[in-house]
Amino acid sequence: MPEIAEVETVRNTLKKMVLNKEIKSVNVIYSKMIDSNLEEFKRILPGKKFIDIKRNGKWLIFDLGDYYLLSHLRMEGKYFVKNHDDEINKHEHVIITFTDGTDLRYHDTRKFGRMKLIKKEDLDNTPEIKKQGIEPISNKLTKEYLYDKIHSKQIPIKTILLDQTIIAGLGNIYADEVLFAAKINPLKKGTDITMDDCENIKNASKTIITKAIEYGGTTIKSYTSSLGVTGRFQQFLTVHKREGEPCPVCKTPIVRIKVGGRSTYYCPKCQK
DNA sequence: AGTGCGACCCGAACGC
DNA sequence: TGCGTTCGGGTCGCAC
Repeated sequence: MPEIAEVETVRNTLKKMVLNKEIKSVNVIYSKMIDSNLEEFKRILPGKKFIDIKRNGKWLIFDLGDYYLLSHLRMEGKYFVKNHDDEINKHEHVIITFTDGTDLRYHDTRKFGRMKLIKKEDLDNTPEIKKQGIEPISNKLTKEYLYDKIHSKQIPIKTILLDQTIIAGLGNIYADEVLFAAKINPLKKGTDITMDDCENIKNASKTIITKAIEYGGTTIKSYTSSLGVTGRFQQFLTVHKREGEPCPVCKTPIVRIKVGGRSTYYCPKCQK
């Protein structure tokens, strides 16, 4: 599942492959993927170019000059660059064809991803973007900000870390990793979180996400057939998907529980 | 408002 | 060539 580090890797890779190529046509095979007006989507894109690709939380933001194309990969969304003549895979749902004969193809086995075309001036008023919280790598992420957002909530800290309106970009993998590094039990209620906890969450988020971005993320395997980007952060995961394995600090077996319906991995000794 | 939960999807894992 | 059922996971929308 692409989280902030994975989306950043996709952004950097796509910038090398599709920037400033003129769009010739658009083929929307699965129309529910488009959250804005479909006819406008198909009409506006041809003739334009992606002049930049930005990111906000887990949202990719393709800059078309006077419009933005927003793209959320959700669980399994991927982009491929292929030749227009290549056979269309059954999981390719949106195909953007360039005048040079190549395609940018959106591939999503679960069909959970979404795209949305908006006018540039509407970005800050677009709900999906407007409600994004502060990113882990931002200097605006302080322990005071976190304490203010967290301390009155009755729900588990793990669930709070997945709330994109507080910290933007953390997903299930990095939330587990942040809580292990911060030595906080995932079930600890927001109301019991201290200012010291917030300092530890802030520091762990910055350290882990910075390193995950440096290593290209965790879950990305081969994201274009021609480029083969591989996320190399999985070697640094301490608890996530490691049920039964020894804690890297104290050797206690890692436990898997459900928190807010999500698989959650932690060390019962280090994270009291 | 805050919180909980089903729905959206379908490949993989599981049970028999 | 086994087949039917369950699970998972980011986000939204609805219920309370």
